[in-house]
Amino acid sequence: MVFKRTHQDGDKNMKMTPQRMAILEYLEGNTAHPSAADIYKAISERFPTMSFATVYNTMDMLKEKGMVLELAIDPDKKRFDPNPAPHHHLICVHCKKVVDIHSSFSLDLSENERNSFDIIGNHVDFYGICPQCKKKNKSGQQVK
Amino acid sequence: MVFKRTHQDGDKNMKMTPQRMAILEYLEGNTAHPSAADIYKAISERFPTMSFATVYNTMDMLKEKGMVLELAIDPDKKRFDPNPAPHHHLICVHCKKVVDIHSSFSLDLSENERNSFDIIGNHVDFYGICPQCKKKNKSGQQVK
DNA sequence: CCATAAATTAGAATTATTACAATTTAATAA
DNA sequence: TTATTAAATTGTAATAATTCTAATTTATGG
Ligand SMILES: [Mn+2]
Ligand SMILES: [Mn+2]
Ligand SMILES: [Zn+2]
Ligand SMILES: [Zn+2]
Repeated sequence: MVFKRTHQDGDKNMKMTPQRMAILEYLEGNTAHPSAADIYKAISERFPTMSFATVYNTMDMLKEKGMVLELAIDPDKKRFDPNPAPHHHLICVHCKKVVDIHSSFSLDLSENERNSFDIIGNHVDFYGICPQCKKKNKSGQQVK
Repeated sequence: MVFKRTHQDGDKNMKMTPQRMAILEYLEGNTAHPSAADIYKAISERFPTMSFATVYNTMDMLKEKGMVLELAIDPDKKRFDPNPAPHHHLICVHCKKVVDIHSSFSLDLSENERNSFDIIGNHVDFYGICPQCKKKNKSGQQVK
């Protein structure tokens, strides 16, 4: 998804501030699935006055607009996905790197397995060890 | 999995305390995927002296022994699965209820999609709305 | 420019979790 | 049984992520 930096119809009552522009720019095309702290760090470098609250406020707004997803991949902190289109993830169990998987799988539940839920969607997490962590492990390093 | 309440070879240096017995008993056959707070509340009713730290300590130990899994399903808090056998989950997006799905799916990644990771496993989350929340929504209630 | 609603900010508050150090206790063996 | 002792429990402090708040600043429209 390409973020717009100018006002559109749907964006009434949404001010375009330098902080937001910086966040949008940082997120655009970003496939690293950053945490709030990642975003804050990256942007406060060039924008030292920015507050953490602004990151959370902005991400909330983007969530509500459906422009980013909040991921529950890391039990310790929320991470964001600037790509709200349906896709799956490959996650390194050591360093928590998250890589997008764009294949689609046919995942159907039987009547019985649906447990009377209305099914909305699904998501596959693949777990593994990334090439970097493989190297580190070989050389005897400990990642967490 | 059935938890043992007596010492076995692998359980050397593991004391069987009343608190642990209460936690094991609470977890046995529990399919509700409780949080630490859920466990604490349930057990401190009958065991008012118990500390939150004991819940966390015990769950850490059970994780290390592979008897429970820590789930990253709820971004706000960790939840535990007393069933460490591979299975999938159906999650209500309103109330965060988690139901086990025991079917298996063939989920293979192409060489290219593997991104040079060593793949260890996978997990499918199905999202939906549970029957209780469907009812509540109809009657105009708001669930968060 | 002016008015003003919305956004930013610093910092306080809250929540979940982890760390710590003193006390208690389960398990072992005399 | 009793003594020993390593491990577990406990209350509390510390930390980390996130949310809340109230004062200040600012983007936007007229
Ligand atoms: Mn993604
Ligand atoms: Mn389960
Ligand atoms: Zn890695
Ligand atoms: Zn529900």
